[in-house]
Amino acid sequence: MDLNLQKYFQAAVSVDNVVFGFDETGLNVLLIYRGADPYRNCWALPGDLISLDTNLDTSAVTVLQNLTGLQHLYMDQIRTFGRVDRHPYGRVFTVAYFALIKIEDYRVSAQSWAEEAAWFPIHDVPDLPFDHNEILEFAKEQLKMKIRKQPIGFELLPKHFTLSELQRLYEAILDEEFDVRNFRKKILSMDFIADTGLKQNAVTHRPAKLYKYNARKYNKLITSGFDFDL
Amino acid sequence: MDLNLQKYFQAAVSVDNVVFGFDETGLNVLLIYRGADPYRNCWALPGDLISLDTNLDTSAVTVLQNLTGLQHLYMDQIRTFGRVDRHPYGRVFTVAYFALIKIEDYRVSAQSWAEEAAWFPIHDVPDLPFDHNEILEFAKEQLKMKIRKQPIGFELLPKHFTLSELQRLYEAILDEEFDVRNFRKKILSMDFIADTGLKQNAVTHRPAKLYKYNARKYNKLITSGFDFDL
DNA sequence: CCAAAAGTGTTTAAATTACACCCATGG
DNA sequence: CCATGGGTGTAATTTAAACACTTTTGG
Repeated sequence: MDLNLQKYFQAAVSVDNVVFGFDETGLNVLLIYRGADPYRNCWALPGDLISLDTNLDTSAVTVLQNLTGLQHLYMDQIRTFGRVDRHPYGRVFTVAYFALIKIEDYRVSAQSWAEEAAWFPIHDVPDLPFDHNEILEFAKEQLKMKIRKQPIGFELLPKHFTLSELQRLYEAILDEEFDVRNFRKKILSMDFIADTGLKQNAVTHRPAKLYKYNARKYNKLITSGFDFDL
Repeated sequence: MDLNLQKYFQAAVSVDNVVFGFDETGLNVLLIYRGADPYRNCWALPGDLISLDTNLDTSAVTVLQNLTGLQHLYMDQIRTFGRVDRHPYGRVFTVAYFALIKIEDYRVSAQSWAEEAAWFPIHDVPDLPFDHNEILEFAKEQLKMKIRKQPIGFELLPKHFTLSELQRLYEAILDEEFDVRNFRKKILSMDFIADTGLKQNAVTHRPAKLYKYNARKYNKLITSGFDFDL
């Protein structure tokens, strides 16, 4: 490598973010409606080419904020996709990231060339441009793996939540059902959530206890890892 | 994005391969001695800038073969590293891959601008250029995670192996010790290895039975996953 | 008093752990 | 016959799985 280095320095790199959110309806993913070429006028993952003077991880955050207004969230790199023909404008490698947010805590607003930004139920996502469907599938697998290893469920739930909500979250992500008693036993024994002493109100049935997560235990488990098997 | 697209298409992408091999001495990693700038004359992971007309996964294979002569091995993408200043020649994103090989089955030979290629014990790796030490650490973590989830141990052992060899491999990778009886019980119960009927010979102690792996079960477990917890 | 979801224990089976001695070979 | 690593079983504990009824609230 010497003067013909030039030929290597002709690639672009983009970031594509898979942002998961959870609400009564289940697990959702955030998409934007593209107001720019290529693939103008279709729904896609919020992603963009990245500026070459910025660290990769920082770019992921910047791109997401620029398109959807979301900020202050934790993003995790999941994989790079690099098929030659994945982008019509040239050789573009894309690095996929994922993030989990409490829908209620954030206000999503389309910005820059994103004309809209909206949540789509995870089982009702349209055909996406580029290799975004492939990226989304990969992200879903990662999420499944991750929730079995780390207590990340809280990042998707409001500050105070019921055990039923937590169970519905696990069921939505893992796409399987759990026995109520065994689920509660397991979660409580892991000891990373604590009773707040509060209860639901204005519900038409027995009000559920509200729990919060225990940051101390949470951080310990994040590093030491655990196994959620039910 | 429009005519100023040009500014995005000035990045280069490289691949860095972390190839693990196992022998009597333990777990090793393959390094090359760089005969090209930058960082000429030092040991580094076998990696290179990639040609922009080739798919990413294919490039990983090509780069490794080009530098070390290794081919026909299975490579897994692990992560992309993209700090702005990680490469002195410009903005270079590097995609790290890892591979596992049976040292005895392959002949490593330095090629192209690699002046040497050699195995280094995993606990005795020199300071490496770029962010290669960071990449290697990350790869070691991945390997630990992976060996707990998939029966990949065989990719590092000769066709026929003893249970003690397998145990030493697990111990080397996971960096912990296991009870002989429990290890054997666990491994045999998983049913992905089979007795060959053969025994070691020319050893100065009771010869050990030789086992081979069971491809049927292996493939089933690769997809369904399992848990190695001891 | 009805509907709707919350909450709660026990029994059984399976998996994991801890632990110590005899075996087969070569020198 | 000695040194070296190979090979084996059981009991105790822990963890997972299956399973059904009572409680509390609002309407």
